[in-house]
Amino acid sequence: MPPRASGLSPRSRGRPRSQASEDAILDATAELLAACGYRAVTVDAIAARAGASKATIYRRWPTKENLVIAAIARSPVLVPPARGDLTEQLATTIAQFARYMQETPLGGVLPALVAERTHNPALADALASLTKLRRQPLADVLMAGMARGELPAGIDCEFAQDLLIGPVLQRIMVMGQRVDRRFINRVVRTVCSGLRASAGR
Amino acid sequence: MPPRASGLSPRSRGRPRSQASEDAILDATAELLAACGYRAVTVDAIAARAGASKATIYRRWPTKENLVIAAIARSPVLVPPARGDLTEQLATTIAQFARYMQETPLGGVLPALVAERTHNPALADALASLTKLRRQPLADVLMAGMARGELPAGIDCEFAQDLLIGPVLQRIMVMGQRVDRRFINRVVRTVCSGLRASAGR
Amino acid sequence: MPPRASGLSPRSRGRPRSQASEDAILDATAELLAACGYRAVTVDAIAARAGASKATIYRRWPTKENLVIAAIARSPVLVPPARGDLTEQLATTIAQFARYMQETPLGGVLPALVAERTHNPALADALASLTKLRRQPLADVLMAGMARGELPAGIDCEFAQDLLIGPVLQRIMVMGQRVDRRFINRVVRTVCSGLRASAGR
Amino acid sequence: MPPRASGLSPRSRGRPRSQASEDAILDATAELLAACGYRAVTVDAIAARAGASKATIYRRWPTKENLVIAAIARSPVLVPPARGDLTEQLATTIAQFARYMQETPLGGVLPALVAERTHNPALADALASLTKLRRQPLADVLMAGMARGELPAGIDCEFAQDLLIGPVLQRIMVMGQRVDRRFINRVVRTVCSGLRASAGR
DNA sequence: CAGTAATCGAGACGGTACGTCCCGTCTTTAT
DNA sequence: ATAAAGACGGGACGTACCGTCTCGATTACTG
Repeated sequence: MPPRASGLSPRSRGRPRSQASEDAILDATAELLAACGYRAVTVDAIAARAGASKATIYRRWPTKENLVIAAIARSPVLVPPARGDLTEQLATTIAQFARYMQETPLGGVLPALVAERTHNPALADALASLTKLRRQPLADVLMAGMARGELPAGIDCEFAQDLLIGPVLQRIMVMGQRVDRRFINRVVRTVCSGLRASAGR
Repeated sequence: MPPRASGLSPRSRGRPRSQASEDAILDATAELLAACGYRAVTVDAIAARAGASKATIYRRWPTKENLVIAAIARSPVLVPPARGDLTEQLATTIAQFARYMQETPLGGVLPALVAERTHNPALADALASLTKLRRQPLADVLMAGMARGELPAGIDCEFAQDLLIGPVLQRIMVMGQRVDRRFINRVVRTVCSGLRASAGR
Repeated sequence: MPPRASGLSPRSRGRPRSQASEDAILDATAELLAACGYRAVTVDAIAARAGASKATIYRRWPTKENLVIAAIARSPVLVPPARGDLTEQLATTIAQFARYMQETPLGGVLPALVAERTHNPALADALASLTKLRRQPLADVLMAGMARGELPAGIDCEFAQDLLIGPVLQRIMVMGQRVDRRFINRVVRTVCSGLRASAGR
Repeated sequence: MPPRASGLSPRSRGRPRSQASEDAILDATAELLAACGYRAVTVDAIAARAGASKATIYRRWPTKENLVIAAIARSPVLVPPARGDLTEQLATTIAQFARYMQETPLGGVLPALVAERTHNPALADALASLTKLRRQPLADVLMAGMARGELPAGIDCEFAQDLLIGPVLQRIMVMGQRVDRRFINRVVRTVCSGLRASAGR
């Protein structure tokens, strides 16, 4: 994430960085990611496609990993549906997430970033904030459901998210299988049943 | 997995491949994997440690990825406990799995392999069989539980495994957090409740 | 021979190639050539000694052979003596050439390059221009001798050079024997006699 | 040169070496040499073409170089013509040699062997005896010429051979040019003139 | 309006891993 | 003991990518 002059800062001297270059680089990264996958993408190729130089890239992001994170972080966040009961809202939100994992570069990129994280703490932070952003809509739906009484009040929201997303990610990432709406519906139904039953634990 | 002469095959001519070399290579791979992580491991280093030549390695496995898969495929399978009720057996099995993911090279390697799979179908097969092997003990415990009546009879076993393993993998791999026995117990309890409640669905 | 911007060319964009690297690489090549001989020289060793990377080497010369040619092409040309009669000047020039063949890497490298030429036309050109440069001083001495009347006017200069150098090279390269000043003197005397006698042919 | 059981030796025990294999190997070597040149020829390729195994090759010749020498050593020696005066006999003999250098593998192989000799003394001996064999017919013609009085009696025969062969080899090997009968005639005439003139030296 | 400083595209640089190739040796079974 | 087949250790080759650096050319702010 490039530090940019905030409103009141003295506006650093010299030629300002080009927003156009930055956009072109991020676009090129996302496109090549979708086309070739993480490992096959080359910083040189990104530079060539963006019409930028490698110096311009590395001035903004310290490594290829960080560039990739920035590129996928630009994709739109999930929009939780306003209508329907809890089960339906959850299923719809998760389906959006699943589609996103299966039809955009993210699906191929996420494991690569996860693999790198072990040896790259800085990347871990960036990845964490990205993940948190992705999970937020699901949390919102859960909170609303609790407020409406569709779930017991004491539910651990993080735990519930793990229960809901984990199986889907397991199918898509680890097993490499496609996930359809039926599978998602079953997950949501079973997990909600379990959460309600274990409430008074 | 190098094809080896089956019992009745005519024993292909020429000097047979050395089992000792193969073992040394796989051992060296596993050790270096544990010590350095996937990305930092070098084929040259593996060859040096194994006292083998690179040609001997590449004769058996076409790429570094395949070699790594073969190395981790040798690790012992999970041993489901014979005692305890369903909940306890499941939790113990999953805890073994979690420990394995968190304290052996597998944790660092799996995402890298998953990331490669998209662009490498041959690797996908190897990974699938590996995954299946890892999941088997959990399936056994579930079947036994159903036989004892601790779970309704009609449960989809694959689905149940996804529900149980998914949240754990989500925590470890995607979130990069450690998983303790308490978390596993909660997952098992909630999922089992859900499965029982949704049985007649 | 890397193509370099000529005086009026628009100065190609990007970072220019480092002359310092180029010199270091050629120096290292010549030194290692002298120390180990052609076959034992390694591109990695050259890179290490020059403090350069292999990419920097291969950017300039497509193969090890071409690099070696460039390295030996830098050695100083023969300096024909200003004094003495034709016979003495020829003998001195040839003795310089013989010493050069016997005491520098060239002696070991030339046959290797000659051997490669058959299957490598690009190398043939480089070798031809190198050879021509080496023979020039001898041609100069012969022309001067003809001008002074020490040789008949109609002598074919290329032919005379072959007669003079051929026997020396035959001894050094093919027979692997050392050549001393006495042998050279005999060659020069005999060939000059023959050229004078066959003049009116 | 493989040690072979002499007539009266006790005929070493075990299966005798196959002469057919040896011939096939030498034929394959010569053919591949002609087709690809020395450097591009592989011992594996020779073995495959000869239907032999590498062990069979290395049991007979210690290195690739020695094998190559053995292969080219089988080619027929030059046959000096019985008729004609000295000049014509020399020219014919040299023309045979030139044709041999230009139209058989020898031309491409000789420089490679010469290049190797520096770092391989054992090869030097083999090469020397080969060279001597090639030069013998020329020596015979010279001796006969001296006996007939066409050359002065005191001529150094080795020296004369260097003068005659050197220029031809220079043209063919070093310059990479073709040599025709006219060139050879000029060399012979000029050298003979020179030898006669310098006789009383 | 001239000076200064950071930016830009281009591409060379050191380093390092990859996967291929070849040599000469060794280990099988078959003859 | 030798044969064919082919695996073995060793080591060089040439390629590719990363992240850094050096050019000349822009492009804004500053004095």
